[in-house]
Amino acid sequence: MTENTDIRTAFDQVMAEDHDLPAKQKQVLAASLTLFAEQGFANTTTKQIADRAGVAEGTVYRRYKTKDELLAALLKPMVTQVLPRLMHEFAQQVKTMQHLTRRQLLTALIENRVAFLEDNWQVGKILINEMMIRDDLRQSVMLNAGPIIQKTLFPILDQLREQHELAAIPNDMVGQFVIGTVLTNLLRANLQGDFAAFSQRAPYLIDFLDRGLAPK
Amino acid sequence: MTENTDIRTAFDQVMAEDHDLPAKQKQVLAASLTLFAEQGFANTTTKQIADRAGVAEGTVYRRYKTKDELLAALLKPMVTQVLPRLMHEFAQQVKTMQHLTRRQLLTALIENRVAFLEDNWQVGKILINEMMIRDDLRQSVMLNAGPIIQKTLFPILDQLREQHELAAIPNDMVGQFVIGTVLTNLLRANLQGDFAAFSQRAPYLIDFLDRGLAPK
DNA sequence: AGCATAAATGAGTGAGCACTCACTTACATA
DNA sequence: TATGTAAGTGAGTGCTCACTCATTTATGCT
Repeated sequence: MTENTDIRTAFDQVMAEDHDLPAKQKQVLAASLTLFAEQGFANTTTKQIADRAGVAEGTVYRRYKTKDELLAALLKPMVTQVLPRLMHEFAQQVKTMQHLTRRQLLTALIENRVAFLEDNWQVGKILINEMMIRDDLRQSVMLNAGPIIQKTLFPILDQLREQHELAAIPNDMVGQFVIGTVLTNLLRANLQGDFAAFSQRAPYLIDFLDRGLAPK
Repeated sequence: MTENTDIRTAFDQVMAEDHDLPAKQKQVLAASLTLFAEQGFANTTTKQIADRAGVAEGTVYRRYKTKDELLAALLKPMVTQVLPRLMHEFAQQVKTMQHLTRRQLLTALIENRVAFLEDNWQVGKILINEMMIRDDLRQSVMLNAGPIIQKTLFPILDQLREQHELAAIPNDMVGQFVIGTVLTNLLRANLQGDFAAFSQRAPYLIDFLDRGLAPK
């Protein structure tokens, strides 16, 4: 089954779903994504986007009327479609397993989703940066991502805890620890410019989380 | 002894050490710090800084010839003076303890340094944001912070491991886990705009790290 | 007080930015 | 092939921004 490929390219698929979007518009989106991630949104000019996309500056404004709309077009599908879909598929996958162990869950989470995270790290980087600054974006992400995590991940955690596989830590803290550990690893790989290191360290992450979340 | 106060205001002290710096220049620095943290460096205008500092725009340029120099003036002491000093004092404090336990170390680290982190979170925020974008800053931080952590924290970790208090995890990974867990907590508190939550969650952090780093 | 030096001012300036629009090109349908 | 529609173009526009500088104000010294 090619489910992993499905997830890996979830973002591309969502983007591709817009069949009416001409090729040059997709190039604009792709160029924006790269440049925003490289230099930050505020430091990127529309001229740079046009040049990188191999397109005239007017083309940048054809579909998206402002630079902010361009940013929204990149971030919104990530938050409202890709992430929910990713979490849902993960939950489905996990539910098929009987007597799930902590380690199994963590391995599935980290090793299966790592590819996705690496692929979409550019969007993630932009998202983190802009969330620090824009109140509206921060709230929209919190209102979207929060409930999704609660509905997909928390029941799994409850189940694990019933099976005495998980410590008596509040669900939100478990989420914070897992996400934080993975995110920090990604961040370090990014700062070092060494993405191979990210995968290499995965076993350590699993081990650390496995012990940290074990019941007494 | 008021050592904690010492640390808490380390940054202010470093700033205050510049006796030749006129009052209005300090106001400029303070205003820049707040605005850069709130809105990001690129989104802050020199006019905004001048207004917030209660100063004419020309005054902003009196000591620091460019906006970039202003940023450097804020970040450099943090990286080259405050952080090293903080780590050194921490190492000294820890070395006085006999047969240090993992939990003692983590508690000292998290509870004693939390106040400092909260106070200097503004600088931290700016630092994280700008490191994502500026190659030069990223390298300078890595070249400064890396060796400091290695020289102060790693010997302590080695000692702990000899006493069978620490798992056989590479020192850099231990550092990543600890820093990452604390940083993520800080980040979450910031995104939620609730800094009280940061301290409240400290016991969970200590518990989680304590178990995650325990030897088998 | 008188002088010298540093600090502070704010109107002004040029560069670069996001965005526009009159126009050209490509494409679909009959 | 003719025609309507959408896509694409790039020189142009007005505005905001970082930065300057001639001038004024504060400070310290004798």
